[in-house]
Amino acid sequence: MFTQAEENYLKAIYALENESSESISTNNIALKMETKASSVTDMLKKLAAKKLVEYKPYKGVHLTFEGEKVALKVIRKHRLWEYFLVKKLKFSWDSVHEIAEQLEHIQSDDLVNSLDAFLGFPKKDPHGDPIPDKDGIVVSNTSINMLGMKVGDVGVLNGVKDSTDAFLRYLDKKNLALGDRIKIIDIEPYDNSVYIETKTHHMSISKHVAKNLYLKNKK
Amino acid sequence: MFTQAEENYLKAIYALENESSESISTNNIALKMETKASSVTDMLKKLAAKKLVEYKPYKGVHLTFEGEKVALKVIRKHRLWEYFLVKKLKFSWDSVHEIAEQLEHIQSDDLVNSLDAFLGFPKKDPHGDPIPDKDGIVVSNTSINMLGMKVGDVGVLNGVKDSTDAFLRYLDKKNLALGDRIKIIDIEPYDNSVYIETKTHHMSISKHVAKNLYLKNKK
DNA sequence: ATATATTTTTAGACATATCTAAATTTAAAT
DNA sequence: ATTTAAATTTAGATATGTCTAAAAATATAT
Ligand SMILES: [Mn+2]
Ligand SMILES: [Mn+2]
Ligand SMILES: [Mn+2]
Ligand SMILES: [Mn+2]
Repeated sequence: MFTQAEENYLKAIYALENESSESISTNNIALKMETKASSVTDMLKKLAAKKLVEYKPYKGVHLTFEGEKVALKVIRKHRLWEYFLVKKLKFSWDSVHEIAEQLEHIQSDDLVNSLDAFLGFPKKDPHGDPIPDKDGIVVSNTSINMLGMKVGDVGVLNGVKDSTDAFLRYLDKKNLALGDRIKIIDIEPYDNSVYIETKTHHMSISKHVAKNLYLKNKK
Repeated sequence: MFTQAEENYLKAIYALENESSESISTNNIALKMETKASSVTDMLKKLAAKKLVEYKPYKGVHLTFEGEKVALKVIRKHRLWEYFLVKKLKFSWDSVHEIAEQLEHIQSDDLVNSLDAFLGFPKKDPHGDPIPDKDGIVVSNTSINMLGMKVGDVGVLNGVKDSTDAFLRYLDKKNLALGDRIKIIDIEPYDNSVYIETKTHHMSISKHVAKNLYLKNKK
């Protein structure tokens, strides 16, 4: 249906639209995709011709309903495969992204839906990101950022903003995993670092790290 | 490492080398790949430059050791994914080939080997074809063709020569499946059709169909 | 042995996707 | 309001993979 390149652009534009509500610029996309602005322009024209994006030269771009549908399908596949790799093939959560980048382009509705059923219709991928369902419906994340929490608050770690291998391995090293119950013991005003308590230990979390952690409030 | 196109050519050449011991011609490949001879020539030059095939213009081509290694890796992936689709995702054996054609190009040794372990190191794919192991070692098929059997012989159906959807669906319709014990009751001299007995019924098999069935001799 | 047919290769074109460098448009600064 | 800077687009090139049509090589027939 669509080429891998087209799918990757749609996915990137979708991500950009969801992380900032401003109009998406050629440079935004080039940066995210590690490519050149001129390449982006070429592709935007192609996607616009296929009615997947609305594109006004010099004025930025946004997904059409159709484009968003395609992006969500790719994201669904990406996250289902990541779940498969971690839960069935015992991959670590920091090693699945690259492989899912390939698997997300396999074209077969039957395959995706059978895989979904085989996995038991999971709601979230190994990084806490929601998995769009068959119809492209994705639950909006109600989690809150650790930076927004107050001393005494309790939550369950259920998502990460940064999904790079480096950050995920840092969490592994610190023995922090999705599902962990975390209590905010203290917030250091000097550097905004957060001192937390888990079931097994205490630790200090830098502001930079706290910014990349999402928790579900426990009351 | 290699492009999908390169891998598909190597796989096709491997298959041709195994179904006839003659030198593989440009036209042979074009026919098998449903492409044009000129396209094949272009690709053969590319593969020869990469030392994956030995190619003498006008004189045909054959795989180098390196080229065979790549082909076997692709075939290993193809058959493991087919096994996965049938055994885990409950696909029918006539519907997996097309999807496996895509999945066989996913690049990750970790993935293939983990999948292999997850599946319990299967020896044969859903069509009875042997699955090359981690090191590219593939057991040669000791099965015999139904056409070579005599009246009174007994065997277990364990492979098909023709793996097209049409043939596989024909076998389903006739209630013939891999693993079935089959006894040769009679061979009709007029049209070489074979009258067989299975655990549950009797039936007549045309010469054309018999040619596409492999059995493991039971004594 | 020469003519004819078949196979294979080459030449040139096209589609996709990417890049560099130059031109253009828009935004920011003086 | 010009000038300068930044962002974006265009022009032209390259790489991959495919095709059609023409040329060249090989095989077959008379
Ligand atoms: Mn990912
Ligand atoms: Mn993920
Ligand atoms: Mn197959
Ligand atoms: Mn098969």
